[in-house]
Amino acid sequence: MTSRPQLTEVARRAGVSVATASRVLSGRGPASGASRDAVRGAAAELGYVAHPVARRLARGTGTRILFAVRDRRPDILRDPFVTRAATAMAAATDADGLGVTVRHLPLDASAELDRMATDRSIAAVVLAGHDRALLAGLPSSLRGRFCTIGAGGPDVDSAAGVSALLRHLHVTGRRRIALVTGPPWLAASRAPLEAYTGLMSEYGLPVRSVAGDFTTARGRAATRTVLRRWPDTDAIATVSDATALGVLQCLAAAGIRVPDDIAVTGFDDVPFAADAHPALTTATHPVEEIAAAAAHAALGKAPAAARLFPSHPVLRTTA
Amino acid sequence: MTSRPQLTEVARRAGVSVATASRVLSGRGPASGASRDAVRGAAAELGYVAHPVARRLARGTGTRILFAVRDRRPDILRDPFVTRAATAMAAATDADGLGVTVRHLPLDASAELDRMATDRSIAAVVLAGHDRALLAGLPSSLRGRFCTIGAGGPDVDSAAGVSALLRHLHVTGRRRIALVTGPPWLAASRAPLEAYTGLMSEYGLPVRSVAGDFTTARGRAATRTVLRRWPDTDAIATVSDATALGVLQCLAAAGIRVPDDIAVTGFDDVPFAADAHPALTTATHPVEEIAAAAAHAALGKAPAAARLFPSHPVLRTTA
DNA sequence: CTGTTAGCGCCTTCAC
DNA sequence: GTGAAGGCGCTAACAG
Repeated sequence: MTSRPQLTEVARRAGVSVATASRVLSGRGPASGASRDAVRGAAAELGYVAHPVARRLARGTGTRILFAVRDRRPDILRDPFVTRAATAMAAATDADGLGVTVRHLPLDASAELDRMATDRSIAAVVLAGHDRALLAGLPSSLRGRFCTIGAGGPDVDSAAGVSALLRHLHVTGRRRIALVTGPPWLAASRAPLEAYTGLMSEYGLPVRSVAGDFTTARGRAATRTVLRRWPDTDAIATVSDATALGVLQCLAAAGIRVPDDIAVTGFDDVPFAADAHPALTTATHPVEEIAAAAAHAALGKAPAAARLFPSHPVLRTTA
Repeated sequence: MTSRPQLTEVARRAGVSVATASRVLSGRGPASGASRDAVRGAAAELGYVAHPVARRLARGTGTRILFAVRDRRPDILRDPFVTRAATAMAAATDADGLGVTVRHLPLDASAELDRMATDRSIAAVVLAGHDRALLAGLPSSLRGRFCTIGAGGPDVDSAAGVSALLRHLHVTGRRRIALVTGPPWLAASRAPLEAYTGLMSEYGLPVRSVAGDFTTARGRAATRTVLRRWPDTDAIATVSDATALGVLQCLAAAGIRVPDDIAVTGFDDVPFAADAHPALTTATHPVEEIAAAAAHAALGKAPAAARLFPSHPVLRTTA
């Protein structure tokens, strides 16, 4: 094959102008059925594929989607959830000729936000770890090419997921259930907590919640707190597998049997939750689908509905 | 602020032509010290930032780097190592205005290879899971914008890493050490195996190797094989943490104590290796650095030397 | 060393 | 519905 065919050749072959060919191939603007067929046919025969970079320059859109993750620590970019979501977005936008880039945002990220608003290489932004203040200060130029995970964007139905695990604990006889929550500064931490308090009150059970932060270390510390304040606790639910592993470690060190004495549940079903010992009961989430949905919504290819994706309990050994 | 300044304005302000301004700002082509200063000054005052997309279109280079991972299974794109490397590449090439995309390659990937060679949106390719046949059939147009992980590109010094762990096992009194290897179809599986056999022969110890494939399930199966064929084994080394977790599971199920009866070592130090119970002794690797090095080499920003990055033993509980 | 002049490949007003 | 022409913003030959 010679060098790649260009739009000019497709147009010539189809017997129309480049303008018409462009309209047909890009699907924007009017075109008669006849010329549409002619152009499509010519493009197919020639194996024409539009040059993604030229197209994006002309259109003024960027070439990459930015996955911005707001967190206290920069090493959030090594977090399994983040890397998995970033990779999924890359796979989901591959066909559009787009790439993905990732960036850590500090809790106060106003400066970074409008730096990204003026970066012409950025087609769209997906933001995780948002809060209200940050969304309020959103540069207007990001309007229409922006999507959050949660807070109006696609997300895990964490309330339903946590509820399902709590119900399982209740059904299996647990009556003094503690919860290690997510970090208080994270808006997404609220839903699971509310689900928990609501369900406990419905069951007539005591509320025993301790603040966590998604880390294993905090899981250990939180467990010590739980055991000290409420020694008769018979189940510890968490909202992250890392936390749950910390809980397991602390319980093991204290000689407490799992699940006999205390049941434990995680959240997210990270790659090694199944391989932990004992195997972690948790909830699994379609991270790839959520990431893809967020990317598509940010690109305006899909309605940015606040769709909640199901969280499925995975019952293994710990509960 | 008005709309973004363009090269024309910078040139006018500096009192030179756009060509000169372009040369200075892009660092390609000659320029006198005087005009260099003038252009730089003008650019700084105006807050000029070149449009990445326009630049890449004019230059004919793409806008994204492709991370292609060759493996039997498509879900290799969920592998912790892959997602971590992909994310690291994204972070490393962010400043260049590039994005990252990921793609799974089947074992026989010749077709995909030249599909990516003709994709004008791709600036460079980083390939993992290569073998000789595939590299031999490399499209020539990829020359100069291609880098492998291993096989001529940056990689973990897995021979040294495995050796260090084996030496540790030997020093701590283990004398019947088995190895669960990587998948035979993967070129990178050879170095650790050779390090193992070499060291065993040096120590005058028996060679006991079983084929693995980086999965937990295979780790369990391999352990059964080891226990059946060589019941007096006192250490099982692996070349992947997932495999090691499988080994731990099988040993626990068999009532064998770790590390008292059998010591176990992993490889890679995945996020939860430290949180496993018992905590996994393994080797840690600078995945982010390796990924960044590969990306830069593929882009021609760094010499594509076959640099080996150190593998550091992390002694925890299992050995 | 510098300026002029075409591109890079496609999109998109604007008249017809 | 269609075509002509002028961008999108920068780079790279080519003279000078």
